[in-house]
Formats: sequence, structure tokens, C-alpha cells
Amino acid sequence: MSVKIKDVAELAGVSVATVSRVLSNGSVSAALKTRVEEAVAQLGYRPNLSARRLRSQLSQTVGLIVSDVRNPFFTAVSRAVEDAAYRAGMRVILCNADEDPDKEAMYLRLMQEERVSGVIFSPTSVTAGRFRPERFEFPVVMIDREGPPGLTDAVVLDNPQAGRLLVEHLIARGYRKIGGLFGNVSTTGAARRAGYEAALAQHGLPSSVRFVAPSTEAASTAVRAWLAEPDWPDALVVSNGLLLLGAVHALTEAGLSIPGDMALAGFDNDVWTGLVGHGLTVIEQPVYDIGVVAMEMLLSRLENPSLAKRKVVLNGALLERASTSGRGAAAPS
Amino acid sequence: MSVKIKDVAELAGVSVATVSRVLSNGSVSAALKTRVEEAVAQLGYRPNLSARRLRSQLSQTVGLIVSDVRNPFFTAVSRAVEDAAYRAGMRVILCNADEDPDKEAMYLRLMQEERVSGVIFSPTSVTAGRFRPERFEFPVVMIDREGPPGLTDAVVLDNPQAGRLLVEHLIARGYRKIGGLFGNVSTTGAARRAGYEAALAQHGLPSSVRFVAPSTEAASTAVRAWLAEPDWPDALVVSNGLLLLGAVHALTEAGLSIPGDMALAGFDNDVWTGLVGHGLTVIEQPVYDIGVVAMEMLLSRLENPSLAKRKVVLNGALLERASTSGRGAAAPS
DNA sequence: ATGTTGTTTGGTAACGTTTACATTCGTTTA
DNA sequence: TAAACGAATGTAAACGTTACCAAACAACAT
Repeated sequence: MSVKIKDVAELAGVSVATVSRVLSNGSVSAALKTRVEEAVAQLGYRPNLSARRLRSQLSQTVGLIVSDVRNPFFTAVSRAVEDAAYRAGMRVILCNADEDPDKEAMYLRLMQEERVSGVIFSPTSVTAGRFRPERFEFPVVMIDREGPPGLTDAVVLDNPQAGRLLVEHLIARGYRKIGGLFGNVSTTGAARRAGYEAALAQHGLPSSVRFVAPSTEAASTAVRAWLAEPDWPDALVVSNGLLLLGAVHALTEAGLSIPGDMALAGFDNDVWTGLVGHGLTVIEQPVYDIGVVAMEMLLSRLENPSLAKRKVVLNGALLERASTSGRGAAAPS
Repeated sequence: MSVKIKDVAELAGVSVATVSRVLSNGSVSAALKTRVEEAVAQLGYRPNLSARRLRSQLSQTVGLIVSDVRNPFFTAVSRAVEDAAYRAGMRVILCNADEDPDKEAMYLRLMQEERVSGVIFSPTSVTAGRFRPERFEFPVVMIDREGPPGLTDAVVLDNPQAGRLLVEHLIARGYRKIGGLFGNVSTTGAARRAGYEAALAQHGLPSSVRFVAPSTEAASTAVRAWLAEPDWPDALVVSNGLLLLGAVHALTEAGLSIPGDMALAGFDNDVWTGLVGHGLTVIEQPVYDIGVVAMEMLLSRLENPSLAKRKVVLNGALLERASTSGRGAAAPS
């Protein structure tokens, strides 16, 4: 079929071992080296990575398991992981688990079959809760969401702090009845809620939260229901970009103005958040950095497996925009 | 290291061939089959895909080369390709070539090394123009953009028709000075422009086009420059979602209203297009279908390599929204 | 000269599968 | 009853690499 190392060896008049050494920068004389390289060029030889992987027991491949690449957060992370991986001479296998624990388990098995070097994983809370890293032969770095504390590396946003930041901002702008809409499937929603609650409690304000499935539709349904109730919040904190979009849909459908009828603040600086009205106030996550850092952590763990597990916590930036422009002067507390 | 077929064979008291046959549904008696399956379960055996690929000469892997997954069009296509691939028991290797012919060549080489079964590719016009399918050992399906006619399979939008559709729509709404903004790097921009020109010519109206690099920034710069000139168009047709966003940025920065000061129509029904003002008129592409069809074409080509090359042309749907609501009654032509 | 070292090179056994071929055994057919 | 067949199983040779080991050879110190 295609040209193999043996063909190159014959044309160059050397042994296959020598060709292999030329290809992997082993010690070989300059004369032979050029002869081999010419033969490679002439035949258009390309190494067979399956054979290489089998023999060397190095897959040079990492798995990336997210819920859905169509979520802009994961899109950006994926791109970052891929850039970093290719830079390190590695391949990425992308898996969309759709927030489904069964699919997550299935993909983890697949990663085992691929004998990947490692996995970068954003698990549902179900999987996160019962995750046993020792059952896998590869290291795992959690992203966005945490696994069991201390058992795997992780890179996450400072979610409680970010939740607090949004609430403090809303309070400073004069809002007092601040609702919260959170995803019910990941640890991220819970962590953001904790920050939200803490900030409200500190100011002696009541909280009012709803949990929904992680989809735009679920969020708009929930907000629609909320609006049908006698008294809704002045302002809403929404736990991620998908849900935020659902909230916007529900509000605009109902003919309500943002922030006139209800202020809105959320997570993820997706392109569209700048285009709603005069912009939505959001916490911008360092999406690309999250991917790059995750890949770096994985590589360093591969180099040094005995390292203590690390958790990298990154900070989000508050982008203040028109959706929280305030209701007159802030009332004195 | 990890458990291999030999271990399973020993535990079950059969030969490795029998184990292999159980795993690949070969003919083996029910008694042995269950004994093997028990051994597999007990040992937690997982096949080594590198070894399997090497021996069987089947990589069960396809390459997907796009410019950037962060472009929502390619995000959706990627997700579709991955779904279809996993359904067919195949893996996907995703490559971001950033509209760079050198990177494209590099990734095509990599695909060769991976011995992929096939590649789904959205090439720049440079690579498309000089692409020689016979130089690769795998079939290639072009998506979104066409390669040399008749040399590879392809699935594309009916771009000229879509361009025409937008122009006809604008004319019907009373616009007469209709400008066009197109990407300068793919065949897609050229094809959409052709439809745009044809429709204008048919109505005896003048055309006015600009070509820009495929980025939001390039588009907004171009539109800004355009606005600085003495007379700009009533309406703008914009060749894809990235550029459309740039146009929106330029117009809102300049404090112009859409469609009051300038109407806007474009391609790609990205989430944000519904949120600008009361919505942007766009051609919605069947993004998911494009990915699924591309994968299906690839699979059928793998089954039957001698099939004549096919080009599947899909239609876009015009979503009429407020950005082209018209300037009073249409003037009689 | 001779032994000692070090650096290139070649031969070949793995790596974990699949698969062509040989073997065995039970069943049918003349 | 023997010959002929077919199904189930085992044996061993690939697949294309890498890496271990030994051989060859040059350079150097004795």
C-alpha cells in the first residue's frame, strides 16, 4: 500500500533502525542522515502513527470531554486546548457528552481504548460526585466544574467570588429584590449560587432562586413562569450564557424592557451580550486561558505524575453595561 | 501494563483468536462466547485501538479541517460531523487551519500520517484551486466551499441563489442602492457575489462591492471607511456571519440606525442576529445537515470508491426580519 | 602493538491485534 | 460404515514501528 520505513531504508541503503533514528533525532552521522532524508523526500514517506503508538506505548493524544461544543464557552476552550495540544505535538479527541452521565461514562471508556495520555473533562455533578480517578490509567484535569476535592487537577473560575461580584454590583446600583437563575446539573451553578446567597445575606437582603436544566429553552420557560407570578425581582442574576439568552428571550417576548422592567446580569461574554439593548452586564471568563492552562497542567502532570494535585482558580472580570444601569440613587442601607 | 487479549484468553481457557472473534462477532459457540465475555468483564479488558488499527489497516477516523471552530457555522458543522461519526463508530480529528494555506497543507500531511479513512475539508480558495485529490490516499469531501469541479465530492449551499434571494428581497422592499460586502478568501464569497450581481443586473441596478479578509474587525473597518465616503448604499448584503457582526459594530458605533439609515441583510442565522434591533434579515443555512450530509457522503464513498463524484447543493432559507423592513412603498421600476 | 573506550550501525524481538490457514470434531450422505 | 462436508477452534504470521543488544569501527591511552 503506502510507503513504509523499510522502503526508505532500502532506497537509502541503510537499515530500518537507522531510518527510525533519523526520524526521531537519534544519533546518526551527517552523511547517512542526508541520504535518509533524501529517500524520505523522494518517496514521500509519512510515518504510520498507529504503528508508532503501538510500539512506543505513547498515544500523543488527549481526550476533551465537554457537554456541547456549540456552547460558546466550550467552543473557545476547545480551540485553546487544540492549539496548545498541536503545539505540543499531540492530537485531541473531542467528545460531546450532552450533560448525560451515561455518555460521559461511555466516552471515558473510549478514552481508555484509545490509550490517551490524558483527559480534560467538564463533568456533570453526578459524574463528578462519584468520580474515581484511580480507576483510569490516564490523568484527568477537570475544567469549569470541580471533581472530588484533591483527587484530580482542576482549573475553574472563582465562582463564588464572581457570584458575589454581580450581586454587589446590583446592590450598588440600587436593586434590592435580586433573583437568581442557576443551572441544576453542574457544580458551577451551585458555586455561583453560594456567592450570590452570601452577598445577599451580608446585606440583609432576601434571596430567590430557581434551578433549571442547562438549556436556553428551559431558562426562558422558567423566566416566563416567574413573570406570571405576582411579584418578580427587580434584577436577575443568571448563571451562564445559555440561560442568559433564555432570560432575554422571555423578557423581550413579554414586551419588558431591560433594565427598565427588570435588570439583567449574567455570565459569559458571548458576542451577542454586547448587542442586547445597550449591552448586558456580564462576568467575562478567561475562556482561552482556561483551555491553555488545562493543557499545561495535563502536560506537567504527564512529566511528573507524583506531583500533588493542583487546583487553579482564575478570576472573572465584571463588564458593567446598560442592563444594570440602576434605579436612580442607591438607597442607603 | 494494562490487560490484553492474551490475558482474557488465558482466563477463559481459549485461544486469542477466539477472543478476537467474540469481540468482532465472528462465529463462536454460545458456551465459549459467554465464558469469554465473563473474562472480559472480570478483567475489565478494553481493546487497544492502535493495535487494532495497525493490524486491520482501518483507522476508523476522519479528519475535519475548518478555518476556526469558533465561527458558529463551523461549530455547528463540527458537532454534526462528530455525531454522525460516532454513530458510525468513527473518531474525528478536528483541525483549525485559520484560512492559512500552509496550515492546510500541514494538516493534510498529518491526516496522511494518521492514515485517516477520509477528510472533510473547507479549504481556502488558494488550496481549493490547486488541490490534487489523487495525491492523497484518502477521499476528501469539501464543505461550504468547492474544490476543483468534479474532482472531489462536495456539499455546499446554493450560494448564487442565496445571494439573489437577498437582493430580490431588498429590491422588493424598495431599496435601490444595494452594496455588497464579501469575504476575499473563499470561493463562497465569490459565489454569493455572483448571485448578488446577477440579481442587480436583472433589475438594471448598479452594484457596489467590497472584499475583505474573513474577520469581524476587517469588516467593521471596511464599513467604517465606506460610511466616510460621500454616498453610501441604502442597504448592505453581507456575505457571512463574521462580517455581518463587523458591519453591525460599525453602524452602531457611528450611531446609525438599522434599517433607518441603512438596511442590513446577510448570511448565517447566528443567535445574535435575532437580537440586533428587532432582528436581522438573514439566509439561514442548514448547518447541521451540511455536516451530516458530508459525513454520509464520505461513508458512501468509502463503501464504494468508484462512485462518480457528487456535489450536493442545499438551499438556504430567507428569514425576513426588521433590518430590511423597507423604505415606504417600493418604487415602480 | 594492544587494550580500552565511545560512537555509529545493523539485526531482530517486541508492541496487541486480526486473519489466513490448519486442525479437530460432529453430522450428513452415499 | 466410510467418505465427505461444514462449523468451531487453534496456530502462527502479519501490520509498521521502536528499542534493545551486539557488532563494527575509530580514536585514544598505555
